[in-house]
Amino acid sequence: MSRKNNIYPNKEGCPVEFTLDVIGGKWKGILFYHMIDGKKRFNEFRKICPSITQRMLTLQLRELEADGIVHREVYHQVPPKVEYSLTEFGRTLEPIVLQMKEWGDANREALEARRSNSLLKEQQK
Amino acid sequence: MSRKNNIYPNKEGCPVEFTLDVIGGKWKGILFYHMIDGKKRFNEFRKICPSITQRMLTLQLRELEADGIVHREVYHQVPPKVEYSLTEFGRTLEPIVLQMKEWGDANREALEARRSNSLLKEQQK
DNA sequence: CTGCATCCTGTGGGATACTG
DNA sequence: CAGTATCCCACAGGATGCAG
Repeated sequence: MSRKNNIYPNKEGCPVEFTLDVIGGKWKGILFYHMIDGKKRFNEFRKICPSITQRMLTLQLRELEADGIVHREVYHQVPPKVEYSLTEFGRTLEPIVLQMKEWGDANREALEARRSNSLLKEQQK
Repeated sequence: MSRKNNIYPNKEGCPVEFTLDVIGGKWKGILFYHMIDGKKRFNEFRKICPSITQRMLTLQLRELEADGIVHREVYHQVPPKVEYSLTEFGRTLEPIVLQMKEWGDANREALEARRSNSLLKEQQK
């Protein structure tokens, strides 16, 4: 997902992979989703997903920012305050993310059952 | 992306992340996309994306199969022949993948320009 | 509060060789 | 043709500490 050392990724030029490179990062989906209904602050994200580390939160937000998906508004005050919001460009991804949410809602339960099932089979060997 | 050692991933239960876990693997998008217009054989995939290794191709296809997204049809003959196709369940992801393709087509050029631009700035420091 | 720097570990994933 | 099996290491990503 990092691309610094990967100036010409996706040699085959697959547009699907390209989109996934933008939004498919480990936490980008959930971060994006929670910005749909408005700007969020750094620690709000931490509350939403407690298992993300500070480091990863920063990194993922910075990648989204570098791709022009999110806007980072810094308030120079004490204590500092930073707000993240979707850019107009980022909004063009909104329908895709919303569809992913719907699909996830509709299918997670069934799929998790299937997964733990195949796990059982593996362990029975 | 691997889930074997991760029975309860996505503790926060974010459906977006869940969908990404299913289709967001490094090669799953492109593999899925090329199955939309019909079944594909192992080596067809290798021609489509020459930079994927056999190992990764196998692993990614197996995960898609384990999630019930693709069907794996084995013909017991010499030489062997295996065909991969989308299941009915897998087809429910089709609109999402197609949208990702469209978005990628529409925005890749601009985004790659932006990326190499920020790379230049970094190097000038 | 919102980060960045550093260190360290686990593992994703490449290269290569072998097989039904 | 369509895979396994091994080896191996770069890098993703966690933990911790410091800073504006």
